[in-house]
Amino acid sequence: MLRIGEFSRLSQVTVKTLHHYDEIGLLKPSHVDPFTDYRYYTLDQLPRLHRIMALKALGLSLEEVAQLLLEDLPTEQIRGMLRLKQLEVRQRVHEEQSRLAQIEFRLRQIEMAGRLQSVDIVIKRIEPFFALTLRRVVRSRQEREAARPSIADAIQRGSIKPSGVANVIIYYEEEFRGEYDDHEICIPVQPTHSPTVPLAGVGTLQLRELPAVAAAATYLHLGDYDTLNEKYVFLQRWAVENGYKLSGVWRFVWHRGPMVEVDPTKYLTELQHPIELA
Amino acid sequence: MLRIGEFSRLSQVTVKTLHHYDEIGLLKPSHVDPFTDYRYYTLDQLPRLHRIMALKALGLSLEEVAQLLLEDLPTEQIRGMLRLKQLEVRQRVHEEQSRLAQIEFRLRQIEMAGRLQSVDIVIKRIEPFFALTLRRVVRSRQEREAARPSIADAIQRGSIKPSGVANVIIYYEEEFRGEYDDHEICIPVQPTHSPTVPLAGVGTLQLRELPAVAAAATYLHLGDYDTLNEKYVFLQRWAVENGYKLSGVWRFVWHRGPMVEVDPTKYLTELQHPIELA
DNA sequence: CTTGACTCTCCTGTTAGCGGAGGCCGTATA
DNA sequence: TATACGGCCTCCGCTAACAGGAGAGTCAAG
Repeated sequence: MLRIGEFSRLSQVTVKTLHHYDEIGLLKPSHVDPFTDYRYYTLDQLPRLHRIMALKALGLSLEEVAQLLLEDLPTEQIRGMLRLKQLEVRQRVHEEQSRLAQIEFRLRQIEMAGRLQSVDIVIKRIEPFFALTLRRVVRSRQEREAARPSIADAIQRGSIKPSGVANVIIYYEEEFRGEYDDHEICIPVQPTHSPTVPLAGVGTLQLRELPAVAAAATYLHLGDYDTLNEKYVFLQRWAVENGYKLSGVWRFVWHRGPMVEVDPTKYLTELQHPIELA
Repeated sequence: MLRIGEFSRLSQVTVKTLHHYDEIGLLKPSHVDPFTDYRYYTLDQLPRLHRIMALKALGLSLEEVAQLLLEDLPTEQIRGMLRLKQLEVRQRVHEEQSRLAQIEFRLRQIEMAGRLQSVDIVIKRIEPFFALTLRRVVRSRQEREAARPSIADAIQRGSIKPSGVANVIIYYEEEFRGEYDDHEICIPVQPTHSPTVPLAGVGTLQLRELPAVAAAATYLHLGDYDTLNEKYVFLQRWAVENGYKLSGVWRFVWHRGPMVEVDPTKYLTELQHPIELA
């Protein structure tokens, strides 16, 4: 019979931890003095504790360890748990590696630019949503902007009821090409909205559900769009150095755009570039 | 002015999280209604939140993020924090990879053996300790065992006061070689113990401090030593497949050995093999 | 005026223990 | 035999970053 302190020294496990394992029933002392409440362990409990440590080192939670220690657990189930854990740990390895790449990218940025150069790129999932959309190809900025008054008009007349979410433009191109672009205007609405709305002069908005994007690199842009190109170049470098591939279909979200704000320096835009592992 | 729900939708950050950031002062709403306690945010707060998300994705804690967001933080300090975090994340990558290797090793074991083949290998640090030791080379088991009665005698006479910790034998060889071995018997004692104790017929124990081992692969062995060899072979495979190198100096810890137990099937021994990254 | 969606605060729970307070236990020494 | 010094006990609070839920107040539409 060993007192908890000796057992702790033998096993290199702290007394606090042994208390904890007792409490959760993972390793109960083989005897507890009913008068003093002293815990007494035996050497025969050392193998179990050793196994607990070994399984814990695999990244299993104490609960999972307890499961695995049940006598009658079929092999199949053990294998299943380990497989699951394998996936989990693989995932974590990947996450941490990605973090590392991002940190190192930031560090290189600092070395080069001398400060925390502020394009904050966030990777996130984009949920699907319903919108009235119109896709077309235009040849000039003027042509592109032509839709705006018609939309404002339709909203005012009540034939479009925007759902409070920011408007989006999706660009279907592989790179910035200046004046020629194939894009889709999207005005988020309720799925119950009327399925089509004609716009004076530019075409007809159609109700459709925009697909989710599993992972997109997103960043915010303040002000007008003259400096956007350099941010895009930055994003490209970021993608390469962090092991991602950019897709050519990207989204332009007007949090505060020309429809509601006159001062272009106050535009607030979010750029969303779908990414995949390279 | 946006209510928390809209701000949450825009930013893809849950209301709970925004509450939390308010509470810890990381991102306070630009206005709080004094009567209703409703939080109101503005679009101008979106870039800050975006930066918080970006930094969080690097693995920084919210406290560290808050530090980095202070306006007047010098570049040098930013770089320092990122470097520190880089080391931390590198460490975690390595840990998770090592876990993965161990899980995969276990899975292969199961495939081969059909059950959770039970050699539980635990990597741990071994602390230094003081002991009376005697190193020698013997040519037979008999010769090795000859020391035991002398030691038992010396303990009985009181010239050795063991410190309650298990006795250790250190083997200085590169592999098991059967009968010829160079080993050191170690009886842990207080550092204040008398510095030498002569043993009838076999030599003189000397007080010395046994060095720590930064990392050792350890496992327990129950019973006599006939089946030890196969465990050692197992360990070797384990080491190779998990990316470690075994050193030739290993320790044999008698938790319950021939000095205190007559029944050999009840011997409980811990094997400690120092390891390094291969 | 009612309904339903939204928001508030407060409380608890999550993991695997650590640290400490206050008090009992055991034994070696003066 | 008294006492001192560890060792051990239980109970409580703390960690990080929120999630979930209760119960109550708020807002806008019908």
